[in-house]
Amino acid sequence: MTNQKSVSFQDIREEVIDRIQTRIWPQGSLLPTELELAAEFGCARATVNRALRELAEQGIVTRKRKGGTRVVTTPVKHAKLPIAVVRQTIEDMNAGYRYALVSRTLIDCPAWLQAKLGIPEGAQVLHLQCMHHADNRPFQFEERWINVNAVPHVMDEGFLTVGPNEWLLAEVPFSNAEIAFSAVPATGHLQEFLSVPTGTPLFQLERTTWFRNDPVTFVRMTFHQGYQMRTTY
Amino acid sequence: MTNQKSVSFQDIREEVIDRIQTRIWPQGSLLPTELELAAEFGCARATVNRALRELAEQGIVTRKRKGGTRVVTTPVKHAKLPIAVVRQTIEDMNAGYRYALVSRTLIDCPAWLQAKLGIPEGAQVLHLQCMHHADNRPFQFEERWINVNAVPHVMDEGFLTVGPNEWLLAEVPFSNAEIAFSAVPATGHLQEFLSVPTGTPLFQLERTTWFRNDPVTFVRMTFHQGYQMRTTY
DNA sequence: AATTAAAATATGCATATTCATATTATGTCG
DNA sequence: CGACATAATATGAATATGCATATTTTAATT
Repeated sequence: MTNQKSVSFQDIREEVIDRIQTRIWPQGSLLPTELELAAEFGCARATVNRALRELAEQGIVTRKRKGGTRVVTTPVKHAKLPIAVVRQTIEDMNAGYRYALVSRTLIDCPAWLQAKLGIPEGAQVLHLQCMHHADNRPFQFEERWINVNAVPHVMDEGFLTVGPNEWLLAEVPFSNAEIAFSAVPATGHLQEFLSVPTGTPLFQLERTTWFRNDPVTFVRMTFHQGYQMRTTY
Repeated sequence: MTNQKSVSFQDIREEVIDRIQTRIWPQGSLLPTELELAAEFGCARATVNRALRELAEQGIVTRKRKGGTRVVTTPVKHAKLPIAVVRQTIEDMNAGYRYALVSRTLIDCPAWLQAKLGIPEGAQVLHLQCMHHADNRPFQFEERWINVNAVPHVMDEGFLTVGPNEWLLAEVPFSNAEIAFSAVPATGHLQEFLSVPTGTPLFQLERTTWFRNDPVTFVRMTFHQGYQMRTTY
């Protein structure tokens, strides 16, 4: 009795990558059809389909109905950046997390933010400034504006013990967002709270968040000197 | 004759997201089983499976055999950053691309790089410095070290007209890499080639690349002042 | 030769079925 | 009551099959 082990979609995925890397299927070339590959590997077409579909999602091949599957010529790889709550980022480093509220003010929405969020004139936003510490050393300065019309109970929350990031995550689950990374000089509050000299280059993440097409919040997170955001791909 | 349209996995995915957002299934709660959902939506279990699997890949739910599917409490969303070749990034902005080689030297691998790449002592690396311009304005300064043992024909290439990034992409298809983003001050070559004052904060991307477990190259790409890397998620 | 219509085809997706596997729940025995 | 073996079960995955859909290829027509 031979213990015939079936071919998994992972096997096929690996084999396809291997054939691309070893130039059996050079860049720009057309792969065999799903049916041909299924016959070769001795599996169902659906199994080949899943393997190729995942490779297409990774941007390694492109697929077109009737056109077939092709190795892409100029790959655009997608780096997957896991964006967690600051608390978790810090705890994952085995460091102690500490949160502190700096300021909390209800203001008329400034023009630049009004344009960015696309909210009506005269709207009010809750402006927050907070600090996140790792082992009592400054880790991230957070400046945030929340559209009070989009988040009903936000004015009931003092944000004294829980950060707005975590609070919003629980209140507004699975929103969608737009992110921008950049390098900025330390000025004003930043240099104070992150305790660095004026002009020190700092890594900054800006994010605009929507919930069901309603703009919810804009946040500017500035990290301590020397912070690196890392990932593999 | 009623044209009975079948339920797609996208429909189910959307519906599940909706039920999470509307708190029908609050964070941390257990979803019905695939079988129950299939019965409710009037589709096959495989269709529900695909919908839930994709949501799990997005980090919206967690799944465990026998344990069932659960809405995650502290979502870690993954921002997908498309990392293309500089030329393409610039051309996508409808700007004119220009490449210039600054230096090209074969050197003994410095100790820090040896450690980073994990290559044997006394190995030689090709050190390259290049500039990428958009509409004749400095866009990116690229400093790169290539493991000559891992890339056979690299010494035959002068890199006078084609950048090392594009050359390597064609030569070493679909490698895997490790990326780090950070903010650095403009010093030395950087301030000269990007024409900014000393200490100007600059956005930097460092990447180490392997091909089939062999270290191939380490690159440090520093962008012009004010550059932002953007994405949605 | 150019245009248009029809046939062929590769991928995309849904279904029904089966087996595998991890984990939980249950029950037995000391 | 607790430890351990056993059964139950939800997801994971592969197969065979059928239909849908976007394109390309081919044929027909002007």
